[in-house]
Amino acid sequence: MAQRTTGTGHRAAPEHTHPDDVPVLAALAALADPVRMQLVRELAGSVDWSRSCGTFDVPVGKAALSHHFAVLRAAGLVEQRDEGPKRVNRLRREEFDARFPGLLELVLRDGH
Amino acid sequence: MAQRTTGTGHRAAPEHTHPDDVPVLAALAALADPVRMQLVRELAGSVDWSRSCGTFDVPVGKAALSHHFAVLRAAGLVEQRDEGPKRVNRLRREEFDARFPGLLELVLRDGH
DNA sequence: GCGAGTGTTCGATGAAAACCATACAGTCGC
DNA sequence: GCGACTGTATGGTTTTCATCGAACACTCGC
Repeated sequence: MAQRTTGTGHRAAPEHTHPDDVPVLAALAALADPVRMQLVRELAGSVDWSRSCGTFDVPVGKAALSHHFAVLRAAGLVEQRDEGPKRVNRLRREEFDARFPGLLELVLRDGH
Repeated sequence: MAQRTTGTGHRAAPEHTHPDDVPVLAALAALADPVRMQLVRELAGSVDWSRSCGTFDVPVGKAALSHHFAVLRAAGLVEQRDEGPKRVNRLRREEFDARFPGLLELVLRDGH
């Protein structure tokens, strides 16, 4: 019946929004938060699908963290996939950059 | 003594922040608001120093409007100058663009 | 199936921010 | 100076949002 390749669970697949369907205001609002910006930055420095949600060094509990990832998904910034019990992440660099040229680079290039 | 050219009042001059001294997070937060984004857009379509604060078509009272302009000033997005009883505005296009390349254009180019 | 590990959902709390109405401070024309 | 006009400051209300604790759902190894 169903193939069982790499982590095909019947868990509720996370809802994604393509960057093309994201209003500018939503994109800015998603990035205008210290925790989420930190997540994006760490994610940018990691290989795609290499980081599960729990592996990020942010000063918030699981609940808040989960919420932040939901916001990032809705803003078209992050894609998630279930891999066994964990949910691994990927920064949608190219897609997001095509929709909002320069925005991501601006957040990443900048320490100050 | 003091020259009295074009609107030299002894009113408290508005405090400005140069875009170079603005953190990315603050810039994004300033733009991530519907009213402020509207102000920036209208301002972008007007000649420098041609618009006083009251001439913007936003659905908020004077008090809130004044506050929004203060935020825009602090984010290095707007420069203000007193001209008689009114306070006229100018979008700091080049300076802001030098600090955050592409960001302003992104907000302006985009209707959706 | 049980238990550990991972993430989501729910309800409630607290802080931040937007907003308004009012009162105040300047500027200008008379 | 008086009065109209423009914007700011103050105080208080409402809304929004980040956060937590606890309960729940799912996966996996044993």
